[in-house]
Amino acid sequence: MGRSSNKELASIFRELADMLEMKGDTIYKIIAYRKAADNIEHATQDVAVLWQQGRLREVPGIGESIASKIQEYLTTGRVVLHDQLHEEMPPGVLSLRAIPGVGPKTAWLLYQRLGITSVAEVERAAKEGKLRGLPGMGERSEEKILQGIEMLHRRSERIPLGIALPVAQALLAGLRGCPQVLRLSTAGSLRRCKPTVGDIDVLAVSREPQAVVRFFARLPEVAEVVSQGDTKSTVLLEDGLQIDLMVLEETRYGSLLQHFTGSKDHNVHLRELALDQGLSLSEYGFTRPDGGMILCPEEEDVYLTLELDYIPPELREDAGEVEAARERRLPRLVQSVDLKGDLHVHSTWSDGVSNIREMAQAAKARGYEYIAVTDHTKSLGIARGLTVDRLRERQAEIEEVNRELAPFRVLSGVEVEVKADGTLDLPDDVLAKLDLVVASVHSGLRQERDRITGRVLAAMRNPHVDIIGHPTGVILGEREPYDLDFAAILREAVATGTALEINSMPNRLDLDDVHVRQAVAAGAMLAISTDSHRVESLEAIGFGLAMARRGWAEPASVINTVSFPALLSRLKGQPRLAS
DNA sequence: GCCGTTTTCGGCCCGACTGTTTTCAGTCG
Repeated sequence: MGRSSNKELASIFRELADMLEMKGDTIYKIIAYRKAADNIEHATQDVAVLWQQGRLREVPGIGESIASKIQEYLTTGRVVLHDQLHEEMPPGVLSLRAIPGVGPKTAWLLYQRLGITSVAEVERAAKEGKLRGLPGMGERSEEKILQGIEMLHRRSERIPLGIALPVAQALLAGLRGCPQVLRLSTAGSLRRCKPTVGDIDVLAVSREPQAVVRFFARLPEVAEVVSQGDTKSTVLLEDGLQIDLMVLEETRYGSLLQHFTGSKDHNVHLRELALDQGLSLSEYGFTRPDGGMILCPEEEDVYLTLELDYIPPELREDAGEVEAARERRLPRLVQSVDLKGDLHVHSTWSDGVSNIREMAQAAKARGYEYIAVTDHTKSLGIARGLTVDRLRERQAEIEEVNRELAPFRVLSGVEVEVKADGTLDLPDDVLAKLDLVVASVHSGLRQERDRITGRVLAAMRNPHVDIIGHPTGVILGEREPYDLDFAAILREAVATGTALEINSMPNRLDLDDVHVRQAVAAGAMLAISTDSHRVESLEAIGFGLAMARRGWAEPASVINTVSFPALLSRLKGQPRLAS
């Protein structure tokens, strides 16, 4: 059975929480439903299985009432309370909360007083001046709601990390021009290296926070100031991207950075731990019961005070990292210095812009020991894929570069097409002569689940295929992943010793953090590669590295963390030294 | 609604900003 019931149950409890909140029920009941939803979604096991085993209550946040609702759902397919609330509340009412500045109270007010059930109706009513008469609302509120609707329409979708990072760096560069700024950092999901970010968080340290906030609002990139206080400001750039700035004094830098990096759930967990110790944690530091403060100049101080190992930002999702930090069993995450080479780059022999020598020199300059040139194969005609003959010609150039740059090594490889019929684009005897084979799907992307999964499984069973390239096929914001049975892919990867690629291109990030964590848990091997078509793209390895770290990967799970001889022994179909 | 080597009842994460208020509620991160 799949994990679908976990997802469905999580969404039912979330909706339940939203509807109860709208009706003004106890906030703690609402929080309880949301917490349960989170834990159900992140549970490593199917709740249906847990229920059969009578172990539902072992899931944190699931008590008597929620357990019985889960049972209700699993036996009848419905949750009566959820259905009842749905009848009282047209679905459109919940959608009003999408407007920035409109929460449950306002949404419910709009529905109760004016019968409004859609964003369009809110806009009409606001323009007709019908909102200002409502309790607690004046002209300003009406204007604010109209602005919120405008933001909603303009709000760009989440943007890839690789796009947001340069924007953030430009903003930091601008802020460095403010004389009152002492320290600067990015924070939020950008610092946690989520594959996509919704906004950009920036924090600064200064003895005069107000001066920094004012300077920030006047940066040339800023198109609109949404809010501006003594220590915080929110602005929009031309393209609608939202930037949040927060400023505090030096002695609180650690707690500020920790607070603003999040995630929200991670922070809530830390504050609960603090309370257990009789402390209250905020961005200002720890407050003792007597009102005295424990300041945290550095982020490490926050974790130290809570008797936790330092938790790297990439792990802060309240997905088990706090428990692991307390029990001193955090993973030793793979780092940049661990990577000894890039196992997926193209050259001018197919659709690359840089030639083999340039790629190799750039890789060597980065401190790598090797690089695998993996040009496309013939059936990907659009990328000038290699025929067997041209592959042979390319070999001469690779050997020349190897003589030149020794002991640096260029591995002779291909990114072989997994064709729509499931066969590979080059015969086995040709693949056998190559140092490294990446197999990728570029066609038949819309095939049904069993068929496309079968193609990848077949590729992994080929004794010469070392790595599956960009395994899910996702292109962020453009293309959905293939309909893959990823659990089956993981089993086969472990069984055949085939590595799964973490493709570092910012628009791919495939595997992503979630898949990496599953792969690590399953014991599959990973390869962090860039898929570079030009030397500049070798830098993108940092994004793939970030996905690996977010997925709790240690160096031992990543094949390109070892030196060349050890790498050979990790690849398939290589002659092994006699023991 | 959940939870407990300080509790089976009484807690439950913290603070800034805004607008409509004359002390606070709603929203957000």
